[in-house]
Amino acid sequence: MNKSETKSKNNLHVKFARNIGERILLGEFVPGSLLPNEAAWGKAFGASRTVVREALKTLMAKGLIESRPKIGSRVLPRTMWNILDRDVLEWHHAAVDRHAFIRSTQEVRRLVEPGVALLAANKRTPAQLARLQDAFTAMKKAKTTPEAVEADVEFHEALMAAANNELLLPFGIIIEKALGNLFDFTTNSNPRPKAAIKLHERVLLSVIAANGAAASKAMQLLLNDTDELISKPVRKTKR
Amino acid sequence: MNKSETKSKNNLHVKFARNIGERILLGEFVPGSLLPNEAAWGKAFGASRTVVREALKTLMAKGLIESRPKIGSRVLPRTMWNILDRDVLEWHHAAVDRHAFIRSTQEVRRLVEPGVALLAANKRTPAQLARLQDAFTAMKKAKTTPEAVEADVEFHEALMAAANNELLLPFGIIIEKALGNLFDFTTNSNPRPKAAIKLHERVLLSVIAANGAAASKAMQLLLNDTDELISKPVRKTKR
DNA sequence: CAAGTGCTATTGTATGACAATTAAAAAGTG
DNA sequence: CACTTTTTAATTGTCATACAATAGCACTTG
Repeated sequence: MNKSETKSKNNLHVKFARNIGERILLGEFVPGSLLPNEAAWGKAFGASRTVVREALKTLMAKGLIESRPKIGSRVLPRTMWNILDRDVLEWHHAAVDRHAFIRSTQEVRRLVEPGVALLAANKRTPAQLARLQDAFTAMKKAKTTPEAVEADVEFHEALMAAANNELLLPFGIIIEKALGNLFDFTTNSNPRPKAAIKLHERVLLSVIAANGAAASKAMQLLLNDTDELISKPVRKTKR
Repeated sequence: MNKSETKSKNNLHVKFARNIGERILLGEFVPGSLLPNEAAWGKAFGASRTVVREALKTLMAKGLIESRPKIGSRVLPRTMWNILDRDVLEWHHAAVDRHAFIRSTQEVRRLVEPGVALLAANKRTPAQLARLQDAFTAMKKAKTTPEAVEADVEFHEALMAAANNELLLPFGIIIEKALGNLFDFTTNSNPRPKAAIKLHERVLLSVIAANGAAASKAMQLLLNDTDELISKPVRKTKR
């Protein structure tokens, strides 16, 4: 996402974790089955067992696999997977149908974001309010698509932070992915028309007014708008 | 949670990851600060750099730290933390005030579970319905607290599975922790009085009837009941 | 046939070496 | 002196090798 993030981590264990992780998400290795052993991976990648082990530790930490001596590494059931992990979601994204994925994210947003808006309206601190204001200003000023996406994501994350419940933060990832996908479908330089800005403003004003019910309602309207955008016939993206 | 889980993983890198992870969650190492370097950890633990690195990889995978050559390992801002990760939540739990934590989990449940119940009512498959039924039966039959907790968790996880949105699954962990905490406060052998069973039944029946609105409403009532349980004066647990 | 007993494949841990990265210090330059 | 370039050094990244611990499986034995 960030400018200098394009190269991303090029460490071997990171690449291997991504490689194996994507293949698990794609279903090449199904839950319950055994992965090749560490030595085999090392040979396949032309790398040492050390880095392979570090890659596998990463996958273990994300709940994708478990390892035991004499047995090997086994893919865990999907319920164990940390799907809200940034990397896992990335790999998942590469694996599933694009539209189904967008629908899923939108469904989750509908569950969570109105409530988040309500909490934010009731509990936000002045500093959190300022951050939300700044994000909104940035949205209005955005000229290019990346700028618009960044500001939009920031708006929703600021709102989430203002809800003052740390357990909600992992959702930021979903919003990030959801909005990123959304704007992949648009080409015009500023993909946020006046109507969308207005909808965001309504959320902002409700939060400023500490009116939880209004904030929740405003967020629902905003999501309705997004749904419409999604349901429109869209071009396939390149990449 | 499981019976044979008491010993848990006793691998060195797992223990070290837990040790360092807990200390980060406790605030001994604050976001932005540098951890001791790998050699120092090795000396401190009396172990090889290999296992220390594997422990750090685990923490990296959970978004707690990042490492760079010549710099060391730096604690990431809390927004990067994978708080919905099973381990991180465990460490977090050890770090924060018990009551505040319960309130947070309950807040999240209020956001998510009514919506989950609605989705489940609309989208459940017969197999998913059967699982939910079984969980309910187990709840009624439960005689001891652990049995009751297990069945209760299973009920809510079955419901979540029935919503058919994989992005919701990580919430199971919150529910697990929330209910576990809840029953820590009770001593009687069967801590689910008839009223609570009735409330679960109402959710179940609404889901069976494919009545989303009713399911959502029933879940809200169930959560109200839980809130009451929480607000009652409680004993401090031992441990 | 049943219960234990050793075999062996696989992960877990240790050690030591060198490569790659990069912040910070040192040296050069106008 | 200010500013750029080069060098240094601390730290993580990768490699190779060896041995320990675990646990499924075949085999032995009563």
